[in-house]
Amino acid sequence: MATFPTPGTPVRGSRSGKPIMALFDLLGRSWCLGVLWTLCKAGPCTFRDLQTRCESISPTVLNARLKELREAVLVEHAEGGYQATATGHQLFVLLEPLGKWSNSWSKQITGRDWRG
Amino acid sequence: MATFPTPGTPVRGSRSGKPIMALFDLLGRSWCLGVLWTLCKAGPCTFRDLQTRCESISPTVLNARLKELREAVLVEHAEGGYQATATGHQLFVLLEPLGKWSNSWSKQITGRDWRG
DNA sequence: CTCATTGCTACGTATAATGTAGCATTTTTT
DNA sequence: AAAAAATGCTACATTATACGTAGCAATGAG
Repeated sequence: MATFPTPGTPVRGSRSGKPIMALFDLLGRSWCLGVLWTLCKAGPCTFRDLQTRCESISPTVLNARLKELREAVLVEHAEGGYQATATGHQLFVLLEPLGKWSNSWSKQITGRDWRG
Repeated sequence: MATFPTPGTPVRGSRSGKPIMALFDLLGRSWCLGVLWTLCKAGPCTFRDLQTRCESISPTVLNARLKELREAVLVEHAEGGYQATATGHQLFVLLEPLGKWSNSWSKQITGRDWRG
């Protein structure tokens, strides 16, 4: 069995000084990219919404990621729930192409379309 | 002190079925993005090269990430060392804009330029 | 007042990352 | 060719993270 997450499997973080490496460290924590992606796609979410949308995330980790994302100014806690900041959306715009790309990547690795 | 990695601090992963989430799970492991980035920027590297360039990565984790990245067909082990595959470079092209963005993000958060 | 929902916190267990040591193999130096 | 240095890892103990379940205080609905 694969030791990396084929679509339908598990993951893990890092350390440095350069901005890009600091960003990678942040994004390289469990669920970080998933939470940001979800917030940008779905719009404002309550804590419970996020728990539901991210399926198996534990409240402990969700709370930790939200705190980090808030400190990183990528997410904010407004009335109506958590939402991505302008900065967070900027980042999302850069990440968005990964959505399509991941489908072809998935196909290359698994030999089939996701739900195809 | 911040609980997220301001440029010059530490990081962490996740779980799902959709390709984008699987990709996030992979990229969300410690050092994964950093290793891929390094290989694409620096070209083929030996194990030792990567250890040096990624400063504090432990050989145990480096070995694990390389194995996962190989299974994900993003990296390959050729004569001359490890290098990104065509697929890996495709992904890098999508990630590359994060380099510049991270500098402005860093400035926004820390209030100063990186080494400015 | 009661019950359901929300937003977490606590806590014990399991998994992953760190850091140092060291060994087998290949390469370099003399 | 022998000795020394560099390379590519593996082992192992320690520490840090994540998981998963339980549950509590606060808010809102009935």
